[in-house]
Amino acid sequence: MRYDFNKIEKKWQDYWAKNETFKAENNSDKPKFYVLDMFPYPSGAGLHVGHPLGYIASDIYARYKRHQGFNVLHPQGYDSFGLPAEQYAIQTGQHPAITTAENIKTYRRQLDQIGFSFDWSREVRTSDPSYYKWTQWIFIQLFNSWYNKDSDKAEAITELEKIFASEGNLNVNAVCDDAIEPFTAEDWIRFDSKKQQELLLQYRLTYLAETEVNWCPALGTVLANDEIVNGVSERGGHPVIRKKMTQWSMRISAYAERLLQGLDTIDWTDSLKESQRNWIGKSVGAAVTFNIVGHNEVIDVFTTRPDTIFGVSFMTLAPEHELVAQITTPEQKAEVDAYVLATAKRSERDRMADVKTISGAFTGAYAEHPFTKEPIPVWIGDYVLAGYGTGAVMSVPCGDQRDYDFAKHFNIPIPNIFEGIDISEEAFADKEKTVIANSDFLNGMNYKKATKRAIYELEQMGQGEGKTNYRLRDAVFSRQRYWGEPFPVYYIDGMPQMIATEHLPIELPEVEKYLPTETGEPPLGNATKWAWCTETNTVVNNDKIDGKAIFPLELNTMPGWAGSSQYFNRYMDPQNDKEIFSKEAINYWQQVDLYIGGSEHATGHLLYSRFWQKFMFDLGLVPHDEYAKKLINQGMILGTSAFIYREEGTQTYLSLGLIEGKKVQPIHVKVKYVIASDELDIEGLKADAEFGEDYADAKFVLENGVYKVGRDVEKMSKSKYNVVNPDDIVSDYGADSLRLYEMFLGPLEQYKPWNTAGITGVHSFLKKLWKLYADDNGLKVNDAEPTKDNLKTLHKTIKKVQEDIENFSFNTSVSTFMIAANELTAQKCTSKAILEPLLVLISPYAPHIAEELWSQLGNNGSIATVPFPEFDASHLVESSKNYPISFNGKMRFTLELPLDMSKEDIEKTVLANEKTQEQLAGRTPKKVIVVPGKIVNIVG
RNA sequence: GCUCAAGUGGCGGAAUUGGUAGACGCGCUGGAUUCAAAAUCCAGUUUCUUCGGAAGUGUGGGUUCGAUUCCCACCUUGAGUACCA
Repeated sequence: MRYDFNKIEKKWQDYWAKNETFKAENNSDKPKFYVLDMFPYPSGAGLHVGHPLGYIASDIYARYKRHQGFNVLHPQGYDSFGLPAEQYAIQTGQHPAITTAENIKTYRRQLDQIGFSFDWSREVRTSDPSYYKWTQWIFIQLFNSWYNKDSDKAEAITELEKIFASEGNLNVNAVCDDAIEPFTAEDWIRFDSKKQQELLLQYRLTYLAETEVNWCPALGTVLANDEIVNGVSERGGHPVIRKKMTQWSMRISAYAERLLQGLDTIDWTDSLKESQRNWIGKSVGAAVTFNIVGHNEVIDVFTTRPDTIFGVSFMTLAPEHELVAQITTPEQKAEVDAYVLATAKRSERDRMADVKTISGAFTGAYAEHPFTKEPIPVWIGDYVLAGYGTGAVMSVPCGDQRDYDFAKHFNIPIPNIFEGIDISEEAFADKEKTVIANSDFLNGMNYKKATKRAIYELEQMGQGEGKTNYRLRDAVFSRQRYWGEPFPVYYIDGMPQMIATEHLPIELPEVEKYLPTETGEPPLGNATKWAWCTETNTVVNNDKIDGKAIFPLELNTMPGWAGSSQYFNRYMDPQNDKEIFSKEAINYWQQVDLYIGGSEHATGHLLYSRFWQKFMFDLGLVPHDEYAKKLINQGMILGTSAFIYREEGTQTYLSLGLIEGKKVQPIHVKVKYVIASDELDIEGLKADAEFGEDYADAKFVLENGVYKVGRDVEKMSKSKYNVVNPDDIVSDYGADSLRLYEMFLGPLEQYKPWNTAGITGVHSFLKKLWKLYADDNGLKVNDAEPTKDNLKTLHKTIKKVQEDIENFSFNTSVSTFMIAANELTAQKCTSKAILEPLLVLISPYAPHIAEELWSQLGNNGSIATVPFPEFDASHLVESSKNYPISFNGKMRFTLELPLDMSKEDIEKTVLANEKTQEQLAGRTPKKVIVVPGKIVNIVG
């Protein structure tokens, strides 16, 4: 019997599919466990060996939990809306749905051959109308809700309308647009419908607003901040400019505090929580109002240091601030205008890149200090951002380095309000050591006391209040793309109307071209059948639009994160056509117990999905306001690139050891032409279909008979020729080898390089394992009584593997299996009582070989739900211990002593030993430390 | 700049409440088997060494009988973020 992995793996993959081995039931007496992977975007390139890393880890955990008696939900699906399929459609005219379906097919084939225990009956695709129906449904729920700060949750907009009708908006404490006009109940009733709708829109959790967006002309779309890297688009690297557009926004800012607090209740990695905290950016301080001398307007600022208010020596407004034009004096107008113009010309990118140059202009206007009533000059400067806080700051040069630099540059006075601090060189920003001086009623106070008192005094005067500010901005939810969820929205007289949920889904229309229209409208503007008939409740041709019963539909589509923000709940009941998921399903599965995925989603998907979950919780749809109890970030698998070295200007390639002192160009070569020990397969390279010709005349200079390549660890990417395809690994070594090797590489969370050469280690382990069970003469397992050593090996393996899985330390269990196989081989173990439970231990890691041997041993059915072996400590009890004997903490030799020997006897025996005397060389030990069962340390 | 993570052989890495540093694997060296190669098996493989030993976990200090592990300062690398008032 040979270990024919290709045959075995196919056999069991077919078996699992046919028997629906991993189908999870929504009602079960078993305890539930939900293991989730971040679902993939099915790209055209297919999987490389880095992608399945997290899937293998979660699969091991899911399989382990089944052995532990849990009903495990382990689903998989596709985040299948996205830009690449659309880009491809623009280039080729092929419908993105076709490209996407093909790519999914490839993904599915690749995933299947790795042997994952997914319940494929629950697959979802975000681009499938039966799925995005519910994305549209949630959007409507958000539209129909507002955030009540008093109850601190989302509530129905119909309730808000009732409040407006009975008492106006004066007492409404809501998260809403800034500067909403106050109105009474009488006003509300008098307003026409359009006015009422406009007002309500300012309160809804998703709303239309004129927003400055990151417009990417090349892609014809708006990008989120996290889709822009270094000022260019993440995908494609195209330039991005600022542009004003009417866009849907999500009022995520309403949830800022709850998103922050919720982090303390979930077991996610600290670095991820830290990213989210930074992103939310809570700062506690005060809002302060400064009157402007000779004007009715006021300047509102936000400050985290109200304790330093007596140190204010100027104000700074963002150049874009709306007051700038009004308050600038005629004498200063020319200078201010020039500065505003110069700033507007500089792109966001330039402003960011150039943080050292100090620039600004004096407006000629003066604000009035709320306490001293002294005039304070008002400046503008581009270090103040229009988009953060109020776009204005009270500048305290002695306490803030940027204000300090600005003051120095423009010769503005720098009053010192800190006791015993020298500020002649730099500002003093240490809150802890602050003692306030020269500040009237704040003198002698520390930061905390002074802050409290300053806020109190400001409130008394009506010129300020304590305030908490968040950096988190509302999220723009419109995209000018084709391949995304259409909005369930039509417009009457410019006002958005929701389509009733019973008419969902509103399916994507067909278009001739996937580009924006000539008039600059999104791709859906190309559709000829994209109007809503309110009589038939269907999508009809645009030419029927009459403004009476038939209206235009929304032309934008939803962003990439829409479909991924609730998919984890949809998996619980994916085929439900009546509800997003049934009460029974959500009450049974509750929430995700373990979520594994990449840390690159820290402030995108992982924040937005928490926001939607909290909203769903407020609506009473889900039982938890956090959807994932525990989250682990898998690290990235990096490629090990290979280089050959061409002597400049020649066709001569030098082996790595010969390049010293020579002028050479390193050139990437495909890693598949590198065999073990970094040796280049020259014949293979020359025969390469793509690049072989380039090397027809090449001369390779060898060292010791071989050509050695240079190696470097880089991200896996096509352009670096270091991508390794799992298909090749599976066909050469098998899925079990791939699974084991990915885990064996190192800790799950860590970044680590892939090197195919190393896979022979785990592969020969599997062959060795096989040989424990069978040889050329067939099965050799028998009913022999296990020896003490056999039992010891088995039980220490059970203990270690169980601990490792529970700690997500999968790399160390692979080592443990190797040790077990090595020991049992040495012990010539053939006992079924040992070898049968060993298969259960290994089966989460290498399920195919485990299933095959399990059935060879005469068992019926799958090994998948066989109980995990029980650890019995009695097999590990020892009677003696090989004590390390150390001198001043350094181990010098070991000594076998009985474990029941007393401390005194150990000391005597050790001191009497001749090796001890040798070590001491005549010295008398000062002290002897004996830790029974652990160590002996002799000091002296 | 700030925040977080990580620095251990030629390489990936192990050492779970402080107690034998380098498990396991790759690679390398030697040997067996083979006409030869692959595969397989056996032995060795941190460094230095006067072969008795000695040093050693990024650097420098500290706590301790004993530190890869705890504390302080610093250096390096990676990730995220940034004129955030």
